[in-house]
Amino acid sequence: MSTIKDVSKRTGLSLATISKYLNGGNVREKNRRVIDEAVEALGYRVNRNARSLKTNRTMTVGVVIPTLSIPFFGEVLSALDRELRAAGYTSFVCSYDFDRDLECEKLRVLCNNNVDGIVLAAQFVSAKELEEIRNARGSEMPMVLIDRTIPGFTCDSIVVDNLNATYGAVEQLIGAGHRRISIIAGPLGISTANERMVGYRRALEDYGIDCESVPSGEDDAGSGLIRIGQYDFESGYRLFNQLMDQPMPPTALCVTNYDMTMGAVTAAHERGIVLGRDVGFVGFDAVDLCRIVSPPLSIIEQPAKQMGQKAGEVLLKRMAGEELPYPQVIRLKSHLHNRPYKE
Amino acid sequence: MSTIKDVSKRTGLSLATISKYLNGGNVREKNRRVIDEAVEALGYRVNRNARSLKTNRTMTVGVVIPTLSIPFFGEVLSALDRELRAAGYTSFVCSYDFDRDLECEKLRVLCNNNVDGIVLAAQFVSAKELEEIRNARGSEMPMVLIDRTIPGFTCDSIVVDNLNATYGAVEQLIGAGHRRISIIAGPLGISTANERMVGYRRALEDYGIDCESVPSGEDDAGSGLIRIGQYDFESGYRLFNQLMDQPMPPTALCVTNYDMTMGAVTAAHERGIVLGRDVGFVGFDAVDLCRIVSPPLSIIEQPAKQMGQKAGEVLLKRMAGEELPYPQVIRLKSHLHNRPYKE
DNA sequence: ACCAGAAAACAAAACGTTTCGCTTTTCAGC
DNA sequence: GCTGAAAAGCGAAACGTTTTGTTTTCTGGT
Repeated sequence: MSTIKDVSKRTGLSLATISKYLNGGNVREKNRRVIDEAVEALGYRVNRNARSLKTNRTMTVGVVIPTLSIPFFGEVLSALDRELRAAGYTSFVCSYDFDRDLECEKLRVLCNNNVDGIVLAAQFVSAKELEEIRNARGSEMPMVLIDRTIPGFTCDSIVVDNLNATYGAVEQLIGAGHRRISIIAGPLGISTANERMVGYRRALEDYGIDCESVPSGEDDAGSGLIRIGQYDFESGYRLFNQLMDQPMPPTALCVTNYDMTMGAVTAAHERGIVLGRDVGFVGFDAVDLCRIVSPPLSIIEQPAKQMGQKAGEVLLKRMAGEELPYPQVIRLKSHLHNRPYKE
Repeated sequence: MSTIKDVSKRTGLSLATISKYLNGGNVREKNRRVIDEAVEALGYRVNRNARSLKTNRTMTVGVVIPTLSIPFFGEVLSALDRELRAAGYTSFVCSYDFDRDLECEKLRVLCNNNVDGIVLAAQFVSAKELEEIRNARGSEMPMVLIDRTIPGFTCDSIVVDNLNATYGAVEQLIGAGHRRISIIAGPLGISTANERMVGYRRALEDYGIDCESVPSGEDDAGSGLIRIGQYDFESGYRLFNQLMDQPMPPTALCVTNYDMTMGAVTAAHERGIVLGRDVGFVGFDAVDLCRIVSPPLSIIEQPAKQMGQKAGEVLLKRMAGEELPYPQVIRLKSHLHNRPYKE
């Protein structure tokens, strides 16, 4: 592999001059040509490790997410990468596969690899661990949390207004005349799941509808209208059936993430229940499916692109050392696609 | 940020000794304690840039895929990362979002960042470009292609036996008595899509069933039994309807990727067609859905985990400089979950 | 033709490691 | 308490850049 020294030798110019030119500095026209020629001939490519060692910057952002199998994150990261790229940064993605230890490990590896910033969709990591990781490098590593916040950890974050999302969904179901409204929620330890649950309960309260208490465990046990699943297909499928098998099944239902929505829709099809007609329904995230299904279903769409873009914006400013109020917590509005049933 | 020099000063030991110990060498017991203490107290963390600069290794593998929104790749990469991690490597993922230029750019950035190896699910990049990128670093960068091969580019690759996958599917449909069998294929420029199409045609040929010619364009135009979609939900949905709207619709259908399978299933539901009963059906990849749907559908499952694992194995061997026959082309068998319709 | 000032080129040091070739220390066995 | 081999420790050079402060070259106005 040829280095800047080789270019120097071949051109007879000094290291400093080559380096300056390569970084956008000015050189005499004839030298410019000579350097270009040498770079081309030698196939010279900058060694980013060496550069980073000197400059303490990698122009690289690390992204850590719980899994690569959720399309929602794919959309977020696509927008994030676009935003960062426009400023000359590249993003690298790591998944921790819902593994508590791996989550920390990936974060540490990224820090050691000297990324200039981190975007994190956290799940298990504690405020304390995160604090330590963020400061491991001496100065504070720029970091933006997406989708989920961590209690006790002060950090820029981009989240969805989950509370109002489910609030609006339930409100709409109430408006359509429903009173026995169910929710299939996610694990309450995840901030998004919790907020969605709160939105559901608050809507019922505000409209004076009796709302039973939340089951204590993270389990889906318990009867009544509230079910807590694991945010996966299976949960949606099983809990939908469970709800409908009750003596007094709900007349409407709100399902709070993509996979569980898919599960519930599948179960409904299977039982011959026409969602939207037989049972009021609002799903989450499965926008394509719900639009195209017949009849089309109401659905809450999360602003994935916007989330990625905002995360990029905030992180770029932090990395540039811009003075911003700290922390930035940006709450994005989700969009309820309301599709009332028509004959 | 404290460096190895700080540790050296604090302990009174030389740089060389500290370095040796930190890399697994032996030191006297009392020095061991002293170093450990200093590392802890100073919060020392190795600077991987500096290390990589010296050693020419980053213990890092770059993964480049067309999008982060396909769960299939998520599964592949999860297994890949596990395999690599066991050998001390970490993987970083980049998506090029189906963008031709970005595909090259991401590859180049990775090479410049001195990853030790690359795993690539290629789409647009040409053999020539890839050849240049692979050799940019002087020696040949270890590289493994997954899911898709590139004509004219010699490289280790892990692919699925797509031909036999659709061959088997069609064979099964024939066995069930079908003669008018359709396929919804993907863009024939993608090697997987092409192979799946060939399997379909060969099965028909082998069983002496008349098979019309493939439409010339990459378009879904054309009548008859063969349709070419874009590998997305919309294509599956639209082409299914198109097929069924014909005067002589097929009696059976093979759909050749996840998104299009979802689209076709949705369209069928919508038309009141019960797949498996009214129309013979084999889908692709949507294992969960097809298992749980009623009646359950036959589906081809790609060995995602195995693909990731094999890719890891091969790449590790190459990076370790092991002498293997070149190139390694590993064809994994897909699995046909056959679920004949029962009353 | 000269000079000042600007622009370009330069030499050398530094970034934080690893490693090579030596020197010193340790310790087992007599 | 020696001896010699093995183990541990050491100093310095090197990896490929950027950067700082200095020197050289160019430019144009008189």
